[in-house]
Amino acid sequence: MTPDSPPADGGLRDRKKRRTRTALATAALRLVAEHGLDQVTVEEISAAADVSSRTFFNYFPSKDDALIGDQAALNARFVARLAEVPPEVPALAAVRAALGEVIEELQEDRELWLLRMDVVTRNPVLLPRLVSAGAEAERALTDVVAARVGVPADHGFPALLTTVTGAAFRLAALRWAATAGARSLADLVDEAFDALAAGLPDPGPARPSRPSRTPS
Amino acid sequence: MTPDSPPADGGLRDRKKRRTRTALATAALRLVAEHGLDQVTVEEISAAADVSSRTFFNYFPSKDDALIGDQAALNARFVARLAEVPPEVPALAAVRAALGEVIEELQEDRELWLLRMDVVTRNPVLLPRLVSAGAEAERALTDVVAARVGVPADHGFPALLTTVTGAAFRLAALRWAATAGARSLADLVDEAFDALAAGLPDPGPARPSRPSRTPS
DNA sequence: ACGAAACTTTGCACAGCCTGCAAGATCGCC
DNA sequence: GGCGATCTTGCAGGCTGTGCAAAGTTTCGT
Repeated sequence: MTPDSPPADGGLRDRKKRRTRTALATAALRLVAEHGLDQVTVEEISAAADVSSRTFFNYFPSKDDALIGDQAALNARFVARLAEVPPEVPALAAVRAALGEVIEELQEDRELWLLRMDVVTRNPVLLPRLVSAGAEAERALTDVVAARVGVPADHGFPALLTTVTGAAFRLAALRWAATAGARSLADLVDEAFDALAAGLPDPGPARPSRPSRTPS
Repeated sequence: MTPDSPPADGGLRDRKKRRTRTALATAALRLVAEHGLDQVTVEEISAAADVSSRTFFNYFPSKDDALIGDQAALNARFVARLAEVPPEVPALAAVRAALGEVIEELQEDRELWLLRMDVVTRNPVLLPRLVSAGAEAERALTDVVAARVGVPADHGFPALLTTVTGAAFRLAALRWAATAGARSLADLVDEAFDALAAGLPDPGPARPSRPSRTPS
């Protein structure tokens, strides 16, 4: 009678796996946030999640990977969104649009990501692993961009666009965490992309649109 | 007391140290280029340089550091050059100008750097360690830029400029090595910075300034 | 419900990276 | 030659990460 339970998603086994995975990830973030990356061992993280340290490495290939989250999946979804943007939109604007949906995903786990970015800020070794975590993801991205603007794959533009926008987005995310989310991530990303689209001109000390309050 | 320098340069001891250092670095590059990063141990590198593996770690804090060269020193010289550029030059152009002198330094060890970039390309784990190797150097750079354009240190522009130009330069260096130096590094850097200054517009299949040979 | 099959967890052994410490070798200088 | 500073080396040890096989758990067919 019992509705033949679909094993793929609702299965007990998968729920357990997901629970341990998040338990390990959150324990890692919490401990590293408190004590620093070098002061936390895999054994301590595993103990906090009630599994053996060997099991830790069944879930994450390295200590770092437990901290940064699944950048590859995020990147894959980003590529998919990018492919959906109408092809007549210029590449830079298309990337910004596709990022908009990634930003929404981050907002859904706001606290987690703020903590994560805080950990990364205080342990800069992790910084390079954010956005474009691997050469593979990076190349998939450049391929999509190359196809979009219609240039050969060995042209410099696609690679330049992806690496530069990746850097800009990562920086925006760090600034977002630095202010504990006071300014919205979307705002900070917009600001960075506006500067990029404008050719990175010097910002005047006095802003034209709104005068600063610097005395005389 | 003797304020006159310890024989910093001509002494036998310093010559020996320099020789060991370059022996370790070149042995590391040669071995890793041939067998791959994971297939080469510190012990093998040390043996190739005729020192103990313990001595290796007296020269380099990690295996990676023997491969990437002294990015910190390079970065420091870059900051110095940047400070010498007249302050009325816009920041992006100033960075490009200062990079010109860095490029000349790389040209002086052309073969070494080509090999190094080749190794980095084939072992992408090393990629993040090029340019802006540390948070410290990065911050020194942003401080100089902030002072140059006259904005507070927490403004987003200086950090954005340094991280973006760093990414662009790194990419240019990789492309340089990918073609074994067929196109000059200066050319590739110019191309990237032109695109940045123009706001990263889509490169049309037909170029406006110089008509391409595409028919019709 | 029972048991086989598939999967997960765990312990163990082991290679490799990296660090602190102390002894010994080498170099600079008088 | 001899003293002090510096460099090299071996040793012990902790941590990361991997392969393997035993033990435990879930799934599925009958």
